[in-house]
Amino acid sequence: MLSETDIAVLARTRLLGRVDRAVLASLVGPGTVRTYDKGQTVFRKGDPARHIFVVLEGWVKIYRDTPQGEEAVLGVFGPGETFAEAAAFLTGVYPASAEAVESTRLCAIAHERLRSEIKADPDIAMSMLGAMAWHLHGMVNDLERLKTRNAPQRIGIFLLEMCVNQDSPCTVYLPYEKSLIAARLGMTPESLSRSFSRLAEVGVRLEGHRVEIEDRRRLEAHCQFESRKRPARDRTR
Amino acid sequence: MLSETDIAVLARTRLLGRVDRAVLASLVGPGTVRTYDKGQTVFRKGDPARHIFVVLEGWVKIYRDTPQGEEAVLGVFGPGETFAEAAAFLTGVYPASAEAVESTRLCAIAHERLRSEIKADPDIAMSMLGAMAWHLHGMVNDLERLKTRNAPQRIGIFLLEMCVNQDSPCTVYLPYEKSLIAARLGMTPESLSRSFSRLAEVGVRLEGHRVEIEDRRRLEAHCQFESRKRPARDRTR
DNA sequence: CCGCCGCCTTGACATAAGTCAAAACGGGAT
DNA sequence: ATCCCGTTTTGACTTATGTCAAGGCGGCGG
Repeated sequence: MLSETDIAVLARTRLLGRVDRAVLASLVGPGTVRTYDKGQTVFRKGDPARHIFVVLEGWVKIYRDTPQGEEAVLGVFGPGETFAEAAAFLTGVYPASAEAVESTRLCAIAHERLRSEIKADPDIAMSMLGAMAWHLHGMVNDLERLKTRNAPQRIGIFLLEMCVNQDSPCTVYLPYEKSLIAARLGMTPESLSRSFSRLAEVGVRLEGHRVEIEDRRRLEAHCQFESRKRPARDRTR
Repeated sequence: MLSETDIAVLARTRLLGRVDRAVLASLVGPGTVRTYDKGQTVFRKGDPARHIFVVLEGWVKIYRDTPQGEEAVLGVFGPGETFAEAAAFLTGVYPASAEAVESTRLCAIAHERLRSEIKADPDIAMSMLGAMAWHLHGMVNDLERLKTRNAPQRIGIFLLEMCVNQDSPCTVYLPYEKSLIAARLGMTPESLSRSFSRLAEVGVRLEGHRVEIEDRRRLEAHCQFESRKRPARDRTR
């Protein structure tokens, strides 16, 4: 089930990038690839947490249902990203739900397998810690933005993060539905829509799912954004 | 410098609770206890990250300065809590600043020491992963609340978390300045103040730093708060 | 005991964002 | 192409929360 390109995706992840092929094969044994249709649930809040997931193709949203029937989107993950790492080290139940937002293929890694691998190989423990630290960092950023940036600025930052190290003018394609982007950024679809039109004033043009950014600098200044570089690989022995 | 009660605090932390005394002593060698006055900086965003901290006494706020000169509070940590774990596994630079909000004593653990300990002992790696998972979980909660709860509800949840497994009516003492609580909860001091008076309607009385909660259930219902120790019952049969 | 200074509260007002409703748009199936 | 349904946009209105400005309260030092 795991194609060559799948392996390549796994090898690009923060979690498994440094694991050598043999160990990787033992972690992601047969029957670990799962496919989901758009809208299908991967797991629900409260389910026993048995797996850690790597997105091979598609997008998955992590969310919580609130008692009023709204839903709070906590993250959206795409190819080469992992999710639900933390659940394996705590209560043993998923603290939020996960749903495929389009046709998606995931690799599910049994966490007891990962745990035993961690005990056997400290480098994997380090990767795991790195992956979790990265997630934590991402949440810190989201939290800060929610607290200190207004809707247009949050959208701008979202766009800028999608086209790091590209020269302006540059073009971005929105990766999933606008209503999901809105939820992801902590606003309503209406607010997203209106904010986009206000971004026209700083050189952002929206046409369907294609966004043109005239001048990155100008947008960065408007959003007070400092780009976050992927840190250099740690080579301590 | 480490008193007996300090050791007891360390032993209660998620990070070091399972580490045995001998190893613990090697981790927290001499000269690792630092004292700070109210308002003193522990580290600044961008400083090289060399230590992980355990709060022995007092309170520390983690924050980021925004370009407008505001400050976004990302967390406030007290006795028995650790912070800056994640920084040790990423860029090597603190991603936010830390400041003592009152007279505080911290234990600073050199992270290379912790890293080598992790490589030597998988149990420590597991504790570390557990501690980071816990933090991640806490951020997820904060993020969700910021997105889906209004100001009075966030305050109510904050209060309820301070008096878990106490019977109502119960009394809570606010642990630090109200303006800091406000920032921590993502609102202004004015908003905190007004929200407190609105909470009177659900049986919350504020007098100085003492808060009386008439009926936990009522407050929980008002905030739509599910306490963590009582997972939702599955009623499907 | 008094006065000062920070912190907190209160008030009046401004505004970003949510809500509800309807119209426009767009992509897939027929 | 045409229809249909789900998504997005637009419009009018409401509301929570932020902002600015005074005033009150309380703890600490003289």
